[in-house]
Amino acid sequence: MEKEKFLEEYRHSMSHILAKAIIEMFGKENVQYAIGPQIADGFYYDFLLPRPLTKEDFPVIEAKMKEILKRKEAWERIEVSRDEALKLFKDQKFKTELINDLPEGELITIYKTGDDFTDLCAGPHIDNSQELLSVAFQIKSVSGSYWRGDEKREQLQRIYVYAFPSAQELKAHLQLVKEAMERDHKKIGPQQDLFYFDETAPGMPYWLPRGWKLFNALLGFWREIHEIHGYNEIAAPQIQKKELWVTSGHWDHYQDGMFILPGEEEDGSDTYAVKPMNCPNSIKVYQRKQRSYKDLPIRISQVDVIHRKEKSGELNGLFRVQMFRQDDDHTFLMEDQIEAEIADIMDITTKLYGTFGLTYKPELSTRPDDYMGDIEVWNQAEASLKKILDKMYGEGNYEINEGDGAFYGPKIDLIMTDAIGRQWQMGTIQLDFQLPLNFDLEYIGADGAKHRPVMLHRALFGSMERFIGILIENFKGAFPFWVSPVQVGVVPIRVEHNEYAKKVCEVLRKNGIRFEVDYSDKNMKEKIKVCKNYKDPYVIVLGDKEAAENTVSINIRGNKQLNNVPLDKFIEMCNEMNASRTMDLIETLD
RNA sequence: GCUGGUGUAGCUCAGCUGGUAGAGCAGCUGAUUUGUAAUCAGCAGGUCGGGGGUUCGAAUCCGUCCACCAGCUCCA
Repeated sequence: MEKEKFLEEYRHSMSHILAKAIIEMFGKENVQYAIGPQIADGFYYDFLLPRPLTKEDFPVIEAKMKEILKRKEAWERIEVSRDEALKLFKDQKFKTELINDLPEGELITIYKTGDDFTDLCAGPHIDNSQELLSVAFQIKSVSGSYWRGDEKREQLQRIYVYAFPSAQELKAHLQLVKEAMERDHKKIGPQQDLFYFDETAPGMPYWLPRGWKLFNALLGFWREIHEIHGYNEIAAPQIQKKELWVTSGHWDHYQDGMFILPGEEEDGSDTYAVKPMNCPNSIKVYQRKQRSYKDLPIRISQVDVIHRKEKSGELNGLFRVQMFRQDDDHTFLMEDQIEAEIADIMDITTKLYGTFGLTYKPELSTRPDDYMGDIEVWNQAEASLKKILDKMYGEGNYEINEGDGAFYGPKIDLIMTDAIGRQWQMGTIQLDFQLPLNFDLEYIGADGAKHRPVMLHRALFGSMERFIGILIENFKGAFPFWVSPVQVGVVPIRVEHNEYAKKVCEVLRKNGIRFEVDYSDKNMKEKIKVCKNYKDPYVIVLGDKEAAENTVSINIRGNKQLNNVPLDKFIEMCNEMNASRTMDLIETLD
């Protein structure tokens, strides 16, 4: 805890040093400085500068910062009145705005570093720059950012800096960053022939044969669990008439996110839109029959392709695409069933993520500005979600993102932490009282009267695409056996061993084990190399000895070897891993 | 959409201040028949992201569009 506090304090203090350096470089009259908080691996500071910074500026800025630190200037904390503060920062428009926004009566503090630099800041800070002399720092990057995160306001230059207590820790972090880059699914995916993007379809992945095998293995697992939990999967139309989207509210609240197919009619009655969400399909299926309270909850799931139009700079490999498949479901239920249903969903989630050794935490997102429906209904929905989270995780043990909900209801987002500690927003569970109203949904209650069901939208992987992107990075392309695109690479040593190889492949096929075999007359080393580059879990080598004894020699990912394993035994190993969906690759017999 | 950057063969990259493109790997062909991650030789492969402009001449300079990358904003 002590160390954490120190980390925050010196990173934050370093951001003031950066601001001072920039001002000395460009001249005070040419710099508008905004804010400079500490972040997970260092700090940043936002500036309005006369010219864009480039990489060539980095060493110059770093040198300037070091020079300033060596002056060993004292830091002074001063309490000032609002008027004094406004006078001090009269030439700094961002600071002036911040001061004016401070609530009446709030204590205003400034920090002086040396004689010439003053920053508005609540602190706390160090007492003298010399305390920062041992800090290891390095400029990470510079990029655009909006003042106060508002895209309608000035765009500033944000300088990101890595900062750690020691050179070793900085080095270790840079290593971690490098490793993260090596794990980049945008590189590994095309390398391993899993997927690729073509310029003619931005943000719309082509799933290649290997990637599609992985995709289907993952989906098979998902279907198996959901079948057990009483889900019913459907498939539905890709495009539907505008009329449907008007009813659902997407036309008013989500039009910018939809690919629209205009028709001939002036009134738009034959305008279609490609679906960005599955909910209206599930609703149509629900409405097809009269429903009784005895039928609820009714869980209608779908993994149909959906399309969402994104602004151009927002695409990012599989993490952010324009065409994807959610592991989606819409559950129709009564209000008193919500809590049990969400508990069941959390149970499924734990199983899904746990299989990959991933952990998650929930976050609650509440009513956005652009909300649909009655505020009372919203309050009620938010209250029930809070109640559930309080019960499951304890009050205050989860984050609340005010205003981040969907336009039709509040939601619980599932934030997942991967193998190297990065966090991703994956699944989402959304409570919805609006669509049942818009579509006039009903069920017959025990009293024989009509009642309105509640709707629950949920996707646990979030999207198959994003989740697979995470898996690629998490496992660095070396997947658990059961989900591997190709589980066994088959290498006959010479063409005369092809006949035995065919026999072995037949057995693999019968057991549903995914394999790839190379019958060509290339030498075995080349054949093995290809499998290794794909990170196939097992490569089996078949020659005279194996054919004679009905065995296989296994080259295991990581290069351990198991020679002359009886074929039956090998099949048993594979079947066992497929059945248990273990993350561990069996590397020894017995 | 915004800021900054990138775009040369399937992949990784050379190509200096303008003089119509080069390597390694992959591919193909042939030889080799090999016991666990690169056998040898030969061949083929590029409207230098697209379409404009400047110039006697553009991969190289200028504007524009497209795609991608790092962020911001937005999001599964």
